[in-house]
Amino acid sequence: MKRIHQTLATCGLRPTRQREHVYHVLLQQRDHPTAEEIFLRAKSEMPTISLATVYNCLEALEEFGLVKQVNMQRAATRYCPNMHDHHHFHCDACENVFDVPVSSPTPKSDVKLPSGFQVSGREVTLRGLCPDCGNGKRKVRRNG
Amino acid sequence: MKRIHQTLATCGLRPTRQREHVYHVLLQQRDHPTAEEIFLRAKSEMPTISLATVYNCLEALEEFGLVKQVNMQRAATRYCPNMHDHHHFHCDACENVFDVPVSSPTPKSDVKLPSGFQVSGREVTLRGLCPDCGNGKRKVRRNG
DNA sequence: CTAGGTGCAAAAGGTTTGCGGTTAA
DNA sequence: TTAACCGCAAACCTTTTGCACCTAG
Repeated sequence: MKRIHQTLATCGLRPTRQREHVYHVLLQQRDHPTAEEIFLRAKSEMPTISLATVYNCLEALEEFGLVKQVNMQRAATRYCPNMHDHHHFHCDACENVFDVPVSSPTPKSDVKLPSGFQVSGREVTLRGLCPDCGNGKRKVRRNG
Repeated sequence: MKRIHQTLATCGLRPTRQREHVYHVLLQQRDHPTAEEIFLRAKSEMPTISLATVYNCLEALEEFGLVKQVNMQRAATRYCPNMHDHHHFHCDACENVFDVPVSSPTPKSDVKLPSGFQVSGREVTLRGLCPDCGNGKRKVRRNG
């Protein structure tokens, strides 16, 4: 928790209790919770925190490069504190989101961008069934 | 337009005037309009069509594999009638979305998926500046 | 001390839904 | 003929905003 405080300060982000707590909640579980889910988890240990504050904190954390947004089809934005180069896998059944490591560090070679485009970011999302849902087990709802 | 009728029928999708028109509107311009934009364009030639119907039509077209959704960060879903394997480029300035051809047909080789995952789809989105916005020209708002 | 953050409640999009009337096969 | 679709309006969900109070530096 002291580390989190340090991390925020180092980024130039004013380390408030709420921001530290929201970031802490994100680091605690390796899933990709929605703002609402983050709010509920944060609230359990900090009852006075509001949803709007969670959104504010997430926006600040994103701006300072500590979390990334993950957007799925027609679903609420999810947040990911893993800033290493990786892809995402979205299970169509349980809607959990998993990190997928990449072997080579961003092989941009497979795209033919017409000249003039300046690329600053790249996002890869895979869809399908995760091991639990593919094995015929019942659909597991995210979070808990 | 007769072709569109045929296409819908061939897919097993009941070809109604509204669906044909929505699909027609999507094919007419090579951009990636939002539902609202599609609604406005459709309305100009079919004044009685409603936004809900546009959503219904888009949902049906998507279900039958004629269009794909393209989701950007915190923005309205956009729709793309190009069903060939391709990526998307999202301009951070003007927010236009461009299709990006891929050289090799889906090189899945660069991801290390843990066993048990069944992949059914893959979506790649690049972000940055398009030629117009990168060249210092003023930001061009999408559509018109 | 003060710029910026927080909590609250209300509003603003974007999308979905319920229902009576309509239409394509 | 009839199951599916359409138009309308209202609901719904996620996210943003305005404002008074508070807090970290």
